[in-house]
Amino acid sequence: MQNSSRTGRPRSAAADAAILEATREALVELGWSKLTLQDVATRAGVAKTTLYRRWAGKNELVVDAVAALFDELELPDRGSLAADIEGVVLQFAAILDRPEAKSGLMAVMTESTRDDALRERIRTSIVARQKRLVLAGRARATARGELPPAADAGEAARTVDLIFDMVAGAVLHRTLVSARPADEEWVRGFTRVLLGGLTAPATRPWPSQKPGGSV
Amino acid sequence: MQNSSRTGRPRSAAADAAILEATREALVELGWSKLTLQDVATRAGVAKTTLYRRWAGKNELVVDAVAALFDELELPDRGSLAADIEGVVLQFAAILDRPEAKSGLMAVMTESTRDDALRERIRTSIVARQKRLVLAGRARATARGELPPAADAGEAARTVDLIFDMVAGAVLHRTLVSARPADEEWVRGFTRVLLGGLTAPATRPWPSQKPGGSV
Amino acid sequence: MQNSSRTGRPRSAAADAAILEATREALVELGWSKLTLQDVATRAGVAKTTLYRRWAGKNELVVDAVAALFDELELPDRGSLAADIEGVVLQFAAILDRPEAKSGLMAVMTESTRDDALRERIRTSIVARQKRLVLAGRARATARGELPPAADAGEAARTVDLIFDMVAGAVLHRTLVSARPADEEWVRGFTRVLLGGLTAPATRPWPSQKPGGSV
Amino acid sequence: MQNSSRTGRPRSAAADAAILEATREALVELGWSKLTLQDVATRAGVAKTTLYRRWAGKNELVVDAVAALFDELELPDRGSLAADIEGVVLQFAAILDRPEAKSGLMAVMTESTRDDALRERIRTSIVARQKRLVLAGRARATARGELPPAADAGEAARTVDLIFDMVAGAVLHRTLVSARPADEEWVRGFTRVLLGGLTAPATRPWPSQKPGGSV
DNA sequence: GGCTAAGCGAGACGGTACGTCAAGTCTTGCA
DNA sequence: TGCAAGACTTGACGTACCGTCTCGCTTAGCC
Repeated sequence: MQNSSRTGRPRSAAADAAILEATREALVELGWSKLTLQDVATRAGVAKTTLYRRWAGKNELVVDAVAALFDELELPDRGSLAADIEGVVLQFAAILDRPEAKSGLMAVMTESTRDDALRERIRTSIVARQKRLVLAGRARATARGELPPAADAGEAARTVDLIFDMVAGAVLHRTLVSARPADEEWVRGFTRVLLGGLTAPATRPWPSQKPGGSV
Repeated sequence: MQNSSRTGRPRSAAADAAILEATREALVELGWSKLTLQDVATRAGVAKTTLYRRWAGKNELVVDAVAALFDELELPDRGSLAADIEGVVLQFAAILDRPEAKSGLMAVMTESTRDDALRERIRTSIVARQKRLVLAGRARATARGELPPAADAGEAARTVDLIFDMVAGAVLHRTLVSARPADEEWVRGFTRVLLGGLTAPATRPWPSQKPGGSV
Repeated sequence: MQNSSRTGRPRSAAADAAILEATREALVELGWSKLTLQDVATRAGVAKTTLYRRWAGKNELVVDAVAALFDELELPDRGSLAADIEGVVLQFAAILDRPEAKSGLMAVMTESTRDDALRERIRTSIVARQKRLVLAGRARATARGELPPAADAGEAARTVDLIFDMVAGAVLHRTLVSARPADEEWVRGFTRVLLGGLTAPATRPWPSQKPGGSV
Repeated sequence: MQNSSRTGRPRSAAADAAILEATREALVELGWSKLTLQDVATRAGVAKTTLYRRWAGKNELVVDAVAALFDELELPDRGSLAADIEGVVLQFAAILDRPEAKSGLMAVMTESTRDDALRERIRTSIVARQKRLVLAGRARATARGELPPAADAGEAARTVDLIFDMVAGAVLHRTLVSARPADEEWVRGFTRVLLGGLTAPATRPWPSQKPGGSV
């Protein structure tokens, strides 16, 4: 990545930022399918060639443009696991409510169903980076005694994945499919179910022993 | 709908079926973005104009083509709420695992972020029709005594919506974003959490007593 | 043509006239290239099928529609050959000045460059029928003593053809290419040259004596 | 015309020639109405878009393609006005006998009946450029004493226009409408009439005095 | 401080798909 | 059986965007 030859004119650093910003702007105004690279280039005051020199195409560009949106997610300590979850879910819902996130994220996810490289790029650029939130929340709750310590690493990883699927999936579905706001009331209900499920004694997920499948 | 004029040559009924089938076939082979209406028309043995006479465009066509896939979802009585949920979630996951469902559903959902008519079409053609499963499962579980009767109609509707968002969302995310199989193990874990949350006494969603109702 | 079987519903006679009139009307408004058979059918209050049952296509229809325009050409006796020619040339120019004649006639002539059947149809329907004017004018002038009698039939035919080419060609070119009016002044000048050439003693066309017959 | 911006990739000069040549070739093989721009593009080894970037449509393209054909007309000194006229008329007839000239020229003339811009383009690209021949022939004949000097500029212009209409019109009509060859015999007859008319003493065109309309 | 390699804006280029339109044929039901 | 209505196949239209390419110009870094 850093091997770019030393000679020649260096790439304009400002261009990158302008392009990503222009991409988000175009996503808001036009949506994914009407967004054209020429339009993005014009908005950014840049030639189309410059764009292609840095990204392979529309998909890659939009992944990068959208990824930045999720970096602002934070997990301040709100005193309880329930409050922490509610807080981050609301933040997540707020981001997903922005048109550029909706259009852009869904579109690249769609394309990724036929493009493994793109899916990997999404997972590393967006999804994996946000798992930190789940991990941080879990650690904090464990320290508080709200959750038992993980029995082993495998179970911990599976639980994190499950939680991530449930949180992100429910908010995505609520916002994009049901097209209704993931507002405070909905988030509170969701959190109760999620947290209730995670802490219900008899139904703790994946007990190491699976005696009779009595579940 | 029934107002089609009496005169003139009637539309070929066979063409509709052939077109929808060809659309699914093309989705499997090409995915959304590479699918062209000319290709669909050729596969269906039909002229492109016939396609445009019946659907406004790619989006509408794919919605209809994909909607049929979900009609095969059923909710056989497996004896317990947990087993019922696991069964239907697995069915849902199996459908979503098909390439035509993945590409097609995600794509029209993406477009629907900028097109209210399309979103409505999706909701009525696909989503609403499957809520019957949640309602049937709830009724059956209530009859079994596994769930308390709904306190009132509003709460019931909200709970149905929440469950639908959680179930469909989690499977979608697992399948499309995490790109890992929603297999039996995952489904079992998911069901435990969901069911635990729904039945956990202290965290029953939206308890009817809420003194200030300020939420 | 007259062999239509006795059984079944007879063809509407009124339809033919309505269709031809509608064709001329459409030619005026739209010109050749924008004229559609569906539009003609609609104007005539007739179904497209009816049209195709009677004409093979646009070309044939327009030939028939335009041919009628030229039937109104007449050659009243104006007292002298020059006056007769001027009169008929002005009439011809007047017809060619109508949009339907311009567009229609030129277009079918264009098509006829690649379609021998169409060219023949034009020649018999339009051109040959108007040669009567040249013949009548020649006979009248010969009777008046303005022109010498034809030496033989071959020469007469050649002269008629030449005059027809010169008259029709000059008016066509003036009207369609030069796009300037073939008005009285122009017609007078043209007639002088034509008539002067035809009667000039030393340059009488095709003098019968031509020793070597090398032509 | 010379304002083409300095930036950007310059247009391929070779493409223009290839396209015009391909257009003439396609005209020969297919005629006007069957000629498609895609076919021309393919023959020229060029994309359809390149065609549309340079010409507004079929009409404009064919005007340019056909115009070049007429540039080869010349007026070598053959010793007498009659011989000069015969020579150039034969040349003109030879060009018009080519299928691409027939189809192309007629077609654009047809379209020009409804399109003033196109007619103007034809007049400037084709017609006006060939009037040089009439002017040169007239000058040469005047120098030889075969024609009297023009009385005034207005009369000269009118005479040139008239001669052009007569020559071009007669050849056009002979070739395209009568569909018979404008061969040497026909040309000699035509030239005799034309020249006889132009030089006949009593019928010199447009004498300044118009006493009694006795013509 | 000039050389040089790369970046850059502009825009032409070969492609591909779009959505529309007209030509000409075929299939209904009514008269 | 003629006819109006209109669905059908076919194929060209003109447009838009893709991703590549060729220009001439700019700009930084190294010699």
